Amino acid sequence: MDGIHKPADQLFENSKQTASARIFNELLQAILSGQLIPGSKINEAELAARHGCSRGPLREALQRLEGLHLILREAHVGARVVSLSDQQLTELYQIREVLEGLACRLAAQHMTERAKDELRRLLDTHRRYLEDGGHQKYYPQSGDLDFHYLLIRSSQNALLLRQLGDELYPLLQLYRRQFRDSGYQQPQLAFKEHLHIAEAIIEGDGELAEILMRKHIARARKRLKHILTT
Amino acid sequence: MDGIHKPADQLFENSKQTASARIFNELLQAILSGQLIPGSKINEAELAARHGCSRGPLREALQRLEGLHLILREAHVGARVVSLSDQQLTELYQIREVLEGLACRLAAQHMTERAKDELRRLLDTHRRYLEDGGHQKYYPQSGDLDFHYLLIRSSQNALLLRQLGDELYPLLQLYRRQFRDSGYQQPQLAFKEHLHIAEAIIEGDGELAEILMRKHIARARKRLKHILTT
DNA sequence: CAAGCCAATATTGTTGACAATCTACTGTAT
DNA sequence: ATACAGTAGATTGTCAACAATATTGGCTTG
Repeated sequence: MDGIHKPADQLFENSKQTASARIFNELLQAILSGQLIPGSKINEAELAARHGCSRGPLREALQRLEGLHLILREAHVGARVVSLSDQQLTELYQIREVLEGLACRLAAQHMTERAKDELRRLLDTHRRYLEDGGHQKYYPQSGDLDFHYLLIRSSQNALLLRQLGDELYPLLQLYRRQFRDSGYQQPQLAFKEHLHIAEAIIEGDGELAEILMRKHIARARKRLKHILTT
Repeated sequence: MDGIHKPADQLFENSKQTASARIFNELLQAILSGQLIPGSKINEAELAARHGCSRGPLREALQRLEGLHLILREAHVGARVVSLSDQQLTELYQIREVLEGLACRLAAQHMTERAKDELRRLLDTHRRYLEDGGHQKYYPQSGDLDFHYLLIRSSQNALLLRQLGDELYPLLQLYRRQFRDSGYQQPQLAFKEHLHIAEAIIEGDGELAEILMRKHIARARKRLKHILTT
């Protein structure tokens, strides 16, 4: 019979996405990539035209972005991309500190052997990264995020994964771009801390893993604060 | 001249609210009050008619509710009120535990004398509540929330206030209704724990306050788990 | 010249109609 | 009787026009 096989691109979910969902993803990327700059005003008609849909779906996408605190809206006035203060960055790190600490504690309780192997491989990759190239500045941001992400996923707490991955991390990414924070400036030290955290988790010591992760993030926060105040 | 004086209800801000914002609040209340029952399907046309607006603003309100994880939507299928599992309730308490712990630590650092007085007065009110009426079941839910809310507000962390107050607490309220958890079953014990937490905060001992709050919530979680599994 | 009002314009909020998709029902063949 | 295909109905997604509100610029007045 005809019509059984679908076009190739319809095998991927993004082809059947609604306009609202598609434009949301496009705007999200635009914000996180810096294409839409913090503080700039958003014109609904113009944006809708640029993304090839009417204002209805665009407004639904804006509503979603507002829920993620990536834009601010005021009735009858309009929306603008958030522009974040030092204070808010500190607040974000404080929350991240306790939530990722929780993730570590839970990961230590729940991590499977398979996930532990994945963790070991990831750290080996990072180690080679630091040994091979002497260019320490290129400590992989995504790789680092992979470390944190792996632990969060291993926590077996779906709500926590959503809170951190879907809500806090995009904000963090935006902050980093806005403050031109390219990531770790002492990659060897960071890697060492990662090693200790991983060790605690693999041994199943959740309380230690939580403490270490909290100190790890608190240190990054203090470093950031120091940079911002000077 | 005629028409200067507006009807009384227009003196309040909700009169100038957009239809989208108004319907969002109405739906939020409907969900939290149990008027819209968990798992039930939402019909856009019907709901819009019932709340006196068209589907546009209604859909924006639904998008916002979805961001709070109070409803689930599927493209071309529709939205339904979330129905939550024991597992998710546990996850929620785990997150609440560390976030409110953080709130206590920060509150101990930042609380003003004025806020400390407010805290003392609140606890006095609770004490009288327990002493006067022998009906210990009536430990005020809102009053308890007031205790936690006061601490969260005192943390001076706006993002934390948003995460807990706007996102986690509505979910918690929904859970409580769904599982018919009417609140503390050992109000004297809870009050005693509140006293200790408050004492640590007033003394400025953030670390102790954090530990006590975490234990306080962890205890509630374990009690809940025990009830659910029996 | 500054401050404040007023109209013209631009932008956001809302609506009802139309298109796309899913759901439920009926009829048919095995 | 059951399983399946097809169709009619219901529901969601999208659009373009209209209403309500804010912003801009010019004008008047002190």
